[in-house]
Amino acid sequence: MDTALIISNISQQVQAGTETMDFFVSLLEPKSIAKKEYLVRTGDICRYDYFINKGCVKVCYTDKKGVECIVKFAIENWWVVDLESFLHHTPSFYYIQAVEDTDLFQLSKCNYDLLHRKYPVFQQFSNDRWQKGFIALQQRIIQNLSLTAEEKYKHFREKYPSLEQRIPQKLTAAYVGVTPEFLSVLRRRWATAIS
Amino acid sequence: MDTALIISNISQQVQAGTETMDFFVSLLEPKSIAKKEYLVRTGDICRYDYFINKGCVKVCYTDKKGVECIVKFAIENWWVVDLESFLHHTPSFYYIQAVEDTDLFQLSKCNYDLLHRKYPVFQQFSNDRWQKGFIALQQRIIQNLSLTAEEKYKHFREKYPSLEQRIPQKLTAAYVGVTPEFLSVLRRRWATAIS
DNA sequence: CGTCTATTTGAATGTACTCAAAAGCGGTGG
DNA sequence: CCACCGCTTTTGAGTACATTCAAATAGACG
Repeated sequence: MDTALIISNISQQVQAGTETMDFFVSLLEPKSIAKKEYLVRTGDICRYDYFINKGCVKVCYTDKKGVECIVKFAIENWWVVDLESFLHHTPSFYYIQAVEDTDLFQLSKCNYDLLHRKYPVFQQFSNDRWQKGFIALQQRIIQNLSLTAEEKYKHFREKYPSLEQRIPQKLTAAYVGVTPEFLSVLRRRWATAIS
Repeated sequence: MDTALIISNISQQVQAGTETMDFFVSLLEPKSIAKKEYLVRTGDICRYDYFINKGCVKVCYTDKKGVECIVKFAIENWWVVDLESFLHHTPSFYYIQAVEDTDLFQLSKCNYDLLHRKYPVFQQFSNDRWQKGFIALQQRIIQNLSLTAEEKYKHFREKYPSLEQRIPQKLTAAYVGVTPEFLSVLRRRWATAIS
């Protein structure tokens, strides 16, 4: 599998020498999964950190009423992991499932730790990553606190440009936090408002 | 001001020698602010990382309708900062204001960077901190996506035990994301349900 | 083509909000 | 010490936004 994307992903964040990058790449395991296959199931321990090279996965949980809620999508050039499970070896609250046929690289916890010990530059990379993730999540909280469903829907389209075309509406609804029926109504309103 | 609490806070996360800790402590600036005073105003650049030794501050923003929304409270033994503003020197979206008379330590961005460069153990400390923060925020998102106002209110009481006694109900409502009127109704229902 | 799932539509319902008014409570000054 | 003022909390009526449930329609895939 082509490592160009993941190398560019790292290089955009930190300065790492060829040797360091070669070592990093040697730790990666390429993997391909079909649509609807799972990377992690609820209750599993999340043993890998994943980088999506092509395709799309969703991070979800099932709420008390049995409804699927989507915490995030990961598409090309995104990293995804259940952090809590990965760090502490605890059963995952989430499941991670492919929305499309997906090519990815996985990095085991063991290699992840090795990498961080051996090359402090990856400490820094991860630090940046969690900081950015933290900022992004904070923004999502704000949206949930003070926006209407329609506004949240618009934000979704800005955050994941063109993803809407790739996935069923049902999944958009599960991410935005509304019922599929109501999302349908919103879209109708939006359409008639334009014309 | 007593440094016992902040030293124990660091020590619980990482192993740091006496010398390291002494250096750390030497970078801290104690500060006391009265109730209603600001640490950061919207549009300011957040130039310090704050550790609350005593008292309580709130991190807020004003939404489009002019309503105050509370992103988090920081009480004794909590760190608080507007991460995005602090890291990138950008105007803060939030304001941070004292809810009670508050004693704190502040660490400037400059000293923060110095500390991280000089002692990698603080790299690790911060890494842990953002990872934990990330996990906590993810849980809050879940709550907003799939819980009713009543359930969110219960979560607030679990997350900040006894804080409810210290602050006006109005602030609880602003954190939970409901109107003060509706929180009042919830409390009435809760009370009558018990008896 | 037939089956299964996704989407649309509409009616009835529920949850939380808005607005307005009254009651409670705390601090301040006379 | 009490009276008053301002702010918080309570209460209720009317409303808006989003859900539930049910049924019809459209699309996808074998």
